Amino acid sequence: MSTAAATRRGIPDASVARLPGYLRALTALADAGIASVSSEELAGAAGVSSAMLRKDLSHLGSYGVRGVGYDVERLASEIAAALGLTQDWPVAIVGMGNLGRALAAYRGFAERGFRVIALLDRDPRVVGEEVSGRVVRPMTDLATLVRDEGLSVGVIATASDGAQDACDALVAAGIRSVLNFAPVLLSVPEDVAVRTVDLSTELQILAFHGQRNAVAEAVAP
Amino acid sequence: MSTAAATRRGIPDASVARLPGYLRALTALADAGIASVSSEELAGAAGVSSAMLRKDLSHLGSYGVRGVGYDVERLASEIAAALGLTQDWPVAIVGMGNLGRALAAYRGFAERGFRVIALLDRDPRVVGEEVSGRVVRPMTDLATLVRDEGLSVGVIATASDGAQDACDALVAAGIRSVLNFAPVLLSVPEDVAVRTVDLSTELQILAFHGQRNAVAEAVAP
DNA sequence: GCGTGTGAAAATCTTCACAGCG
DNA sequence: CGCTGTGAAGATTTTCACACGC
Repeated sequence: MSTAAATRRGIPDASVARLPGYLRALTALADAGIASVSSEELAGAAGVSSAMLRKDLSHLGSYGVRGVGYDVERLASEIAAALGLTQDWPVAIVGMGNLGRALAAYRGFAERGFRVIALLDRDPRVVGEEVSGRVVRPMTDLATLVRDEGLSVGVIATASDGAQDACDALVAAGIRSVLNFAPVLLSVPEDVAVRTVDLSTELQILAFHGQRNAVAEAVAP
Repeated sequence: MSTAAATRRGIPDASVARLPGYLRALTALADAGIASVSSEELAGAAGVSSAMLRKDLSHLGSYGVRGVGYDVERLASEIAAALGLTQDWPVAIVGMGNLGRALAAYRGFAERGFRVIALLDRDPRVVGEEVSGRVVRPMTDLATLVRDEGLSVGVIATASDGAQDACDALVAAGIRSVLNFAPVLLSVPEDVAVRTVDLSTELQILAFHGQRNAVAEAVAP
């Protein structure tokens, strides 16, 4: 089975979700001038078990050397290829409230190869304003951005009540990948991928664990 | 087995991670004046299957009525109790860069019952500055905040290279729950819960799915 | 010899399908 | 009768443990 075939069919979702972590660890190793790494070391750097790391990598192909380990650069580029990072994924951020502005100023996107090519807002009073060196554009520009600039990822940073509208506009313009920061369930056609990041959800999960700790401590202090 | 006992032992992690979604849907229903809901309806509103919803709820106890459904208010408060939201979880945000300021201005925390009681930064030039109506405090205030104000959750919004230091300071002050926005693996004692939200990771996962779609389309257009 | 790659086993999570209760 | 709660089946994910190849 060719690498491309392996990539095409099922890499398990759980595995895909960990690949960015491996890539991050490999990049750090490369920056530190380390050329080769064992599964044990890389797993430690990524916070997983070595068995899981090897199983995950086995879905991509066989890029290690038995008795030695992995070539850092090589493995990094194989993972990047599996994730589809060899191509460009231009990003637009919709909603120029506090969060949208913070995201617009965030340098991490560019560092990991995601170009933010547009900032948008539905409010005519915000459109035309300059944010982080870019002019905010109206939602009606979406179709053009997709057609002429290859826009392919939308980030929703609107308030909750505008999120579904923003999403519908992105989908209508042809975007298939949405990163949503609004605490709502977005409804989309099934060929559109949505990932929602909700701060309150994260805090509530932490509250659960905090509570659990407190109880465990009371039982066995 | 009592409810408290059920809560104490294992609610599966996957189940815990969905409870906030149910709570959000229930709150929306309550706001819309709806008093009773079936598993089918609630599951739809939360984006899961009805079987999964019922299984998840069965871990909390038996709060539905056969042939009828669930009382919206009642179920919401049982879920809140299971998550530990009956108690207060005061939050501090560490790092007053772009993201920290956006989080400081975010209203969603308060809406879901998390009080932000302090903003901190390690940079003396930022300490003392006013952000969203609060004076930024130095890291050395952490111990006092934990002791006197019950601070229990730390949000790390620093740059990557300051994140582990910030985390160590939080842990040293006695905090057991950390929400991390820096793209690094934090190392903590095992009784500390960390959840990391990394925007680039999310985008990379979306890139994978986008690529997959593109391939699928090429194969079967 | 050493560390990868991988079948097989174990654990976890999701779906099915229906008994049971209001 | 209708919908919940739940054992059992099925799917997925993780861990184990060792054969294999440099």
